[in-house]
Amino acid sequence: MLLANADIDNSHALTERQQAVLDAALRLLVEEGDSLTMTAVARRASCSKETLYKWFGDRDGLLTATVQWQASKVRVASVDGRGLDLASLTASLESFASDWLKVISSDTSIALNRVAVGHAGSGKDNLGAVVLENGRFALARRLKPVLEAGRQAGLLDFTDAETAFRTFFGLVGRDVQIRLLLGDRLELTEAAIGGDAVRATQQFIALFGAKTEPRAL
Amino acid sequence: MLLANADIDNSHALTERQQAVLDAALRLLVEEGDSLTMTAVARRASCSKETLYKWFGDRDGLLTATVQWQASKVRVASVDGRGLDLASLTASLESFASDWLKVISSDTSIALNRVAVGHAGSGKDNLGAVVLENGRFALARRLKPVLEAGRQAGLLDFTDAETAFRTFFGLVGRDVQIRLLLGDRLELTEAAIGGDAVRATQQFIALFGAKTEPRAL
DNA sequence: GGCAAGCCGTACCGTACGTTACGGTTCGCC
DNA sequence: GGCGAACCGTAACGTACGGTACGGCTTGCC
Repeated sequence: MLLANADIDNSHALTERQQAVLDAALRLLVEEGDSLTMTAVARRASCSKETLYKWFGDRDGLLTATVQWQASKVRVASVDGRGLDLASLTASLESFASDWLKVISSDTSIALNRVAVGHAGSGKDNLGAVVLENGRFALARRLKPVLEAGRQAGLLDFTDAETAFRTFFGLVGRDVQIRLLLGDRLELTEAAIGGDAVRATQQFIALFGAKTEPRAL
Repeated sequence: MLLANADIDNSHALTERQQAVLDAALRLLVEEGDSLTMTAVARRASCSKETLYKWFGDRDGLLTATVQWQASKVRVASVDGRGLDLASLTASLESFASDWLKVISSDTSIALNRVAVGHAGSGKDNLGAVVLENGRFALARRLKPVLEAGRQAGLLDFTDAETAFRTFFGLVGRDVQIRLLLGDRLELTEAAIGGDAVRATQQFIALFGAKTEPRAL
């Protein structure tokens, strides 16, 4: 499930109007990719270019603000790790997997990642870092406590949470993100995502499930 | 191991000189990303812009030719599937994993993928399809016969080779490619790649290894 | 040698777009 | 009402770059 609002408040001091402008820019970014023009943003947002430059400095500033604005909106739900048994751990992992697949297959995520990848090439700003921080690394921060709790409860067995996380990440995402970014049509229905989430979770538990009985608490 | 030459000959009717020009363009692409200019390519290749346009039509044509030229050079080694036992299967899988990690972590691959991802956004050409076809799908074509052979030999157990392949792909690549594309510094030493290849292979066999004894042939 | 083809280097053209400037309008405040 | 700040819409500026044209050089062929 996607949640508005988050621990890190990136909305800084954005007025309603500024947020509306960034939303317009975001929609345009999804539609036209990195080839959007300042004129187009101004027209779509019904504001003047002068205002865009006053608020965001330059084109890169606008792009960065747009990416951060979206990043502050989309977060993967965090899961409470207490009272954990195998069923609830499985459910949590499936939920994470499902949420993540929904995120990376969304038009918005694809557009943002494309722009960030492009800019990472000409390394003039840190859009890539922003996307990474609010995507892959945010997911890790949310998931690791769950994994640790699973280990504490004797349900999981691993030495390094980072390694375990990365395996889970791979089992869930597989080739989906790179294929979507490269323009492959990949219909991810609700049902397919659910199935993939279950499969990835089963595989993860097959690899990292504790061989012994769960520890009694 | 990376092999020059391949089943699909993409060198079409490229003269030596044309290949040299494309190599220059490729180097520039790695250095400057999608922001390379026709003038820069001409200067680097010591040729005139007129020649570039005569040979490749326009900027997109040059980019496409460059990507295809590189694609025709880099291929993942195919592996003979006969006389298969668990040790040779494991070795094959490790070899595939190691090769793939080397490819996706190379400067050239990163640059090409970045350009292709960017162009997939403004969907004017099919660079994304080219990269996908010579990357992820080429890998699948090479690996699937090995997986099938493993199943025939009673070493592996799966119903769908595509699904098995995608799991392997995920176990090997995990978050590496997206992190690199987004500009994350990720030092992949030879040793780290070797270790990851072994780990991914072990995990894959743990998931898809046949529970029964290998079938006698 | 003469000639044509291919190509290099460079100058040139047109345009798209980032950025700036400015007149006109709204709105809060005194 | 008067005033200033913020902002809209649009026009204008400068530049970078894709694409074209052209003069000169080399090379192979007769």
